[in-house]
Formats: sequence, structure tokens, C-alpha cells
Amino acid sequence: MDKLDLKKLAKELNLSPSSVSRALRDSHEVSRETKERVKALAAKWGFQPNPHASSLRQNKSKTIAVIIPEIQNNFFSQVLNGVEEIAKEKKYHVLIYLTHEDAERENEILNLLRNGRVDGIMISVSNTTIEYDHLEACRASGMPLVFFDRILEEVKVPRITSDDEEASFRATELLIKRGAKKIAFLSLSDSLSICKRRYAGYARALNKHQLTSYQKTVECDAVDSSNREKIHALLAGEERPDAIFAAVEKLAVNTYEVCKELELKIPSKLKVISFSNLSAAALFDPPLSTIIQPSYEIGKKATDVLFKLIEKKVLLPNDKRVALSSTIVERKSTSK
Amino acid sequence: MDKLDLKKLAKELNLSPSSVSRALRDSHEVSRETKERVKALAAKWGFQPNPHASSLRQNKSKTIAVIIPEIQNNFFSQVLNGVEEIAKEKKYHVLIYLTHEDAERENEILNLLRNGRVDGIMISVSNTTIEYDHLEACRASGMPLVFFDRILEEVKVPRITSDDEEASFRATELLIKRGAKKIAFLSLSDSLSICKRRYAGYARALNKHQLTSYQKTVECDAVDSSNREKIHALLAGEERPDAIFAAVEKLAVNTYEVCKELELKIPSKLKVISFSNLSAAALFDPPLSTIIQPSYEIGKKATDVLFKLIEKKVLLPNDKRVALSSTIVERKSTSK
DNA sequence: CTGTTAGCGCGTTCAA
DNA sequence: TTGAACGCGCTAACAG
Repeated sequence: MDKLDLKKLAKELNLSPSSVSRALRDSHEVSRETKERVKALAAKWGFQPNPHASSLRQNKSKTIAVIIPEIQNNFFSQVLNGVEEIAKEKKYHVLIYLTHEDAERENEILNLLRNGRVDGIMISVSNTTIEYDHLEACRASGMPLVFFDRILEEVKVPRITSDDEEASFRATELLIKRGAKKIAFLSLSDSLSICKRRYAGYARALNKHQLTSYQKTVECDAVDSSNREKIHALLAGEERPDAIFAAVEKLAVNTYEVCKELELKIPSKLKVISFSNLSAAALFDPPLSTIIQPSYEIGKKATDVLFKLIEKKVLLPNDKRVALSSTIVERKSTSK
Repeated sequence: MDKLDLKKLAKELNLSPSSVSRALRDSHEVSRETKERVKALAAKWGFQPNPHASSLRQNKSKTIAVIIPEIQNNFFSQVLNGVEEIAKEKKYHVLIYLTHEDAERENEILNLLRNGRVDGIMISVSNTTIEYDHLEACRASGMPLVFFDRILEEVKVPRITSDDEEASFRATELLIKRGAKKIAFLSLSDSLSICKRRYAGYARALNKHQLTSYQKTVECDAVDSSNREKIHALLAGEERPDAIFAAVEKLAVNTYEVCKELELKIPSKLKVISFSNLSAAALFDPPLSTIIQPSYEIGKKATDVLFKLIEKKVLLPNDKRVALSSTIVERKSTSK
């Protein structure tokens, strides 16, 4: 069983390679009969055209890249589900790259993708990304590029996010309604778009309710142990908050861990709400109130827009800047 | 800024394309000086060889495929972390495919991968996979192939798993030691390798402790709602078990949900233990005892072995059949 | 509708 | 150590 190629099929069928090629790709300029003969033999032999030859010739790879900070995160894995769904429909392949929240690695990955390996790129930037030359260069080169969730304002490409500011505002108001007066904000990075927007919503709610006398942010990072220390310091120190707004899921988990350690009761001593797509949040002790992002839809929409770019379709105004609605699910961690 | 290629570099440097090609790939048959000149310009211009041309010529893609049932699963996303780690070292790219537990889709994906798109494949089979022609054909074609976690006995390729039988035995003994007498087993599919092995460990423990008079299996699937119904029927019916062994994480979550609904107290009325790689299991109400698989290590080892296959290195006996140890973490859900 | 020709960009001959 | 020539497998352009 040697290597198959178009020529061998062509010889067997007494056709030229180009006809076989056309038939396999459903060209209109080939007879139905020929198409059927070709497809029958191709199926019988299990033949598929060599994708590299095809990519080289057509100058497209039928592949997209998804770059995310980490995979062990429900939000991103749900996004990937949406991406895969659309890619499958388009018969595209999906390459995945992890930055591990490292801007340098992110830069390297973008470099790897500069020479035609993929037809388009979707990225959620790392929390250490401040310089944006690599992304701007990518955009400028004409590579279809889309941001999702974590964006860079400076780089003018479509951005598919959720309504972070508004959802955060509502979540903070919920804490206030339940009696919180000193609400601390746990952030992943001051420079990260989602954290900025989430902070803005939090701050707006404090302003509205004249609770700005206590306005404290703890900037965390990707390392659980140091996050726990910072949260520990916050909760064991003077001027302890009576509520916590966690900008990302892992910080809520860290908060719960510290509360266990300190035997600080949630929600009586501390209310907690967090962005989270963890379905098991309802099983926590106590059940965690969450702001749930429409992750699957973000993945689908971002991929959709990416394909519009790839296919050089015109983008509608609401393709360029999409903010899908999050859902707040109140549970016991925020009750009075 | 038009397309770069070897020729343009060559012209600029007054070299032939072949010398440039050689220099970039660190061939020994090119002078150090030339190498440096070439690399300097390549770096300056941000040049990278077209991967499709290169793949076509060399007949290798520098890409591997990972096929998993679902991504929204801590085990698989941790595995991917390990895969990415090794692939990065090898300067390989990673394509990801989801079967959504559908054997037909699995078959299609394997077909997509038959003609050189990837140099190797890692797969954890779907829970509906019974026929194995597609995998056997893949193996027979010479494609490097490795199973991880969920395997098919019949297909003779390396398999990297965890010590399911032994870990399940120990977990079941733990339930027994804590007083359980009627232990039910929640399975994802009777035909799935991991479930068979986990069941075997469970059954062996029951045998050893002469508790076989109650030996009940509930076969679940990928749909949460129907799983909850089945578990509900089990827990609300006659001959309720006093403990549950969940073969996979999601079934433990479903069990907790049903217990909440039925107001059935864990662990006093029902003890629960489960395979799970969810770090937040410690925050559950009550904290869930878990059997933690070495997912990251499985990902690394499987990728490692896959690269040995790709590089045609000899496999050591303990590359062909690896069973890494799981860890049991006892928490409140199994206490007396 | 089908065949012929040429070339995508690279890496490997083989010759110098 | 370098260059010239060829071909990987496919498909676009052109011709019939």
C-alpha cells in the first residue's frame, strides 16, 4: 500500500490529474458522471489530497490558530467549544497555543504564525501583555485577526467580549443591596482590559451608592500561592472588607480557600461574588454567586467574524465590537 | 511589504536559495559566516520559510493532533497542558479535535488526518467507540498513534493511562473502611476502557470484603439531565446505596445536585468518592473525596512516546504500556 | 467538459 | 563550501 496521489487515481481512471482534482473539489466544470467515478475510487482507496501541496498551491491552509493564556480555565475551554463548532462547519482545522500569561511567549507564537501556517488568528491576550507591536504587526501584515474577551484597545481589529462593565456594575450593586459597605476588588492585572472594565463597573456602583470611602484593589497574578497570601493579608488585616468582587474565577477559589483557613464565614462575615463559568459553583460551601459569561457564544461569534475576515466579507458594524451579555446567578455567598 | 521567500533573501545576500535554506536550518555544510549573515537578515526581515512548501518537500508537517471527547473537563485540559509543553520543546504545533463522545465524528476526524496533515496522533476514544477499524487502519498505515487514558485493547499502540484498577480498589476500600456497605458504581459506558478498569477495582474490593450482595451499576452518558434522572431514581428508590463511587467527575457533580434536591445528607446518608481533577472539589459542600489522575504527566508522557514513534526511536518496554499512579485525597464526603 | 503546461516555495540532489 | 537543477503534489491558466 504505497502513497496515493492524484496521478495514480488519474491513471486508473484514464483521466488527467487536473480532472481528478476538479472532480474531488466539486468543480462545476466537470461532468456528473466523471465526478462520481472519481469520488467512488477516491472513497474506495481512501484517498485525500495532500494538504500541504494544496495549501502551497492555493496559498491557504484551512487552519486557524487560537491563542489563549491558559487552558485550565472553564471560560477558555468553553470558548474553544464554540470555536471548534464553527471551524468544523467550515471544514477548518484548529491549532491551539498557550501563552501561560507570558507576553514573551505570546510574541514568539505570533512570530511562528507569520508565514502562512494559518489563515487567521484569534487571541485573548496574556495578563502581562503591554507592548502590542507583535499584534499590530500581525494586523498590519493583513493577517485576519480577532480579539476575544481580553483585548488591546490600541490594536484596531474586531473584538468579541462580554458586557464586563455593565455586568460588574450590576454585580456590585447586588453586593450593596445585600448590605455590603466595604467591597474589595480582586484583579488579575491592572493593565488587562477585562480587569479595567470590570473595575470600572465596580467603581461606578460604589460611586452611585456613595461607598467610595472603602475602595480597595488587590492585584493578583497567575500563581495561586502568592494570591492566597495577598488575599490572606487583606482578610486578616485591619479594615477588612465585608465583601469581595473577584474579577476572575480562580481568585474566588483562592478567596474560599483563605476563608476556610481563617474560619471566616461566608456570607455572614464576607460576601463573595465572582466572574466564573464553573458549573460546580452551585455546589460550593456556600454556593458561589457568579457572573457567567456567554463563553460558548463568544467562541462562536469570534470565529464567525474571523471567517468573515478570511473570506474578505464586509464586516457589519456589530461585527467589529461585540459585547455579549453575561448572566448573574445569585447564590448563598451573597445573601444577607 | 510583499511576501518574502528564500529567493529574495538570497538575492539580497548574493547567495543561492539553497545556501540560504541550508543556513537557516543550521546545516553543517555551510560556513559560520554565511550562516550568521543569513540569520541576521532573516531576523531583520522577520522571515520564516513557508511551512507548506517545507512540509511538502520534507514530507512532514511538524504538527501533531490531539483527539479528545470533550474539552470542558479538567482532566483533558490538564492533559493538553502537558502535550503543549512537550510539543513546544520539539517546536511542533498542536491541532485539537473534539469528538463530543461521538464515534462517528471520531471516525471522520481520523479520516481527515490520513494524508499527511499531521506527523502523529494522540487520542482518548469516545465513550461510544466500539468498532475500531478506523484506529486499526490508522495504525496499519504507519501513522504514529498513541492512546491516552481511554484506550482500545484491540489496537496495539502505546497506551498511557493511570492505574485505574488499583486506584479504584483503594478508593472502594476507603468507602468500606468508612462504613459503607452498599456501594453503587456510576459508569460512563460499559464499553469504555477506563470504566471497565475502574469497575474491576470496585468489584475486587467488594469481593475482598464480602459485600457483593449489593453491587449496582448505573450507566450514564454525556447528558447531564438524563444522568440526574438516573441518579435520582437510584437514590430515591428502594434499596438505596449508602455510598457512591463515581467513575468520572461529572457524575459526582450530578450526584451532589441530586442530593441537594432530595436533601440527602453527604456523608451521613450517602458517602461519595469520585475520579476528579477539579481543584475546587475541596470547596464543595461537603468537600469531595477524589481520586486525582496525574493528568499533566499523562499528557507529557503520551506526547513523549508519540515523538519516539515519530522519530522512529526504539520504544522501551515501559513506553508501550504506561500506568501512572493516581492519588486519593480523602475529604469530608467519605467520612463516617 | 477535459487535457496540457507551468509553477506555488522549499530542500535535496549532484556537480563544481 | 556553494550553486544549479529538479521535483515534492497539487491546482490555475490556457487550450482544445
